[in-house]
Amino acid sequence: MKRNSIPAVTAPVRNHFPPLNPVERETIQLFVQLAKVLGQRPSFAEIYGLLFVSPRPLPQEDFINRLNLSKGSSSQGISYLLELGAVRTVPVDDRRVHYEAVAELRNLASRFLRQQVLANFEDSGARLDRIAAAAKKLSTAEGEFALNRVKMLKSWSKNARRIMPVLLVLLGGRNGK
Amino acid sequence: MKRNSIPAVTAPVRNHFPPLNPVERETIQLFVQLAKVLGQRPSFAEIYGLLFVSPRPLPQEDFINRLNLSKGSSSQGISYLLELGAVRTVPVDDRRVHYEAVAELRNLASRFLRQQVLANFEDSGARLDRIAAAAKKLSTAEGEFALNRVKMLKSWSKNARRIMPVLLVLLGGRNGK
DNA sequence: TATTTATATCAATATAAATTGAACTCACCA
DNA sequence: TGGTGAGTTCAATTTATATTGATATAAATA
Repeated sequence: MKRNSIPAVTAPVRNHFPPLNPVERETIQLFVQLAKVLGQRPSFAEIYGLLFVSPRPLPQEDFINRLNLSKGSSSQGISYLLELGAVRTVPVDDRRVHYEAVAELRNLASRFLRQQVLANFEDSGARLDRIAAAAKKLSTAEGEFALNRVKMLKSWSKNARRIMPVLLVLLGGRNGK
Repeated sequence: MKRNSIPAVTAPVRNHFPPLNPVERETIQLFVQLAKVLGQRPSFAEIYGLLFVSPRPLPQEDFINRLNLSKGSSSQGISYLLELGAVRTVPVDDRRVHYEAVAELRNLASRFLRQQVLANFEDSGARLDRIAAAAKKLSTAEGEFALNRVKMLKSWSKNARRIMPVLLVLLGGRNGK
């Protein structure tokens, strides 16, 4: 799609990177806002947002130019999103890798819960055992109270674990897409 | 409760503030870690953690001395936790206000969800409408895709709202304490 | 009423987190 | 086989967030 007769005054540009239109801007903002609640980086949310509104897969070049990100941020962001399963690669006849958003809520939520939330509960279990052990060495009154608290925390954690699968069903069951 | 015969060599100290014992230290750390996931400030989590393990209500002086917090942090922390409903005041025969942790998971979770999470969903509804309006102005192909995405986001948001009450029941129902 | 004590506020500062960009690797192909 | 473009890595920098502490206020005591 090259222009053939007009002399190239400016440097030859392979692609054109128009500024974000209102739909893109607002959608990206939506994800940035959500990311804040979930403790995710804004730049990563921007990348996901752009892919989410884009009707076709995009290479990193687009993140860099249209979102004004550095190469570094773009690369880190994409590798994080791939790892999380929020983004996938799409085969394209191009040297560059193209990406698209994984937009199934159930997938996103389950991976997020597993990787970001559940991982945290794992090692809190070990800590709870340590606390219980230490509590047994305290004076009876103080130790008893502490043991009670540990019991309470364990029940919280059990609750949280019990809820996960229910959550996923609620998110996924035929309305998830 | 003043000493009457022993000359005060050091400045008169009303209370004694021992360093945190292992149970206290670990419990506080547990809450600090959880706070990180939920996007809450470490110093506030420390205050909550100390109150959570403490068998009796504490005044701010204890946060300041035992947690090495500044007066400012202590004051901000307590007012935040009160506002959130994670802490309550307890009437004590003392000039200072004493606090205790609200330790019912159901209360904590519901207030947190309402104040921190749901509040965010509110204005995302308005944003979605703006996006839909802007999408209608785009070229048919692009706009159609965008409208589709908006529909998807709306269904996500509906799902999230639907899930809240279920979550609370699961957290609260007789195992919540 | 003056003084001491508890608590609140908020600009200044310290700390932590996100982002950048220079230096690298790797694959392709002229 | 050396030049080019795509992508990665990570120390340095920027930006954002949390914490402090000086100053203000208000309530309790003397």
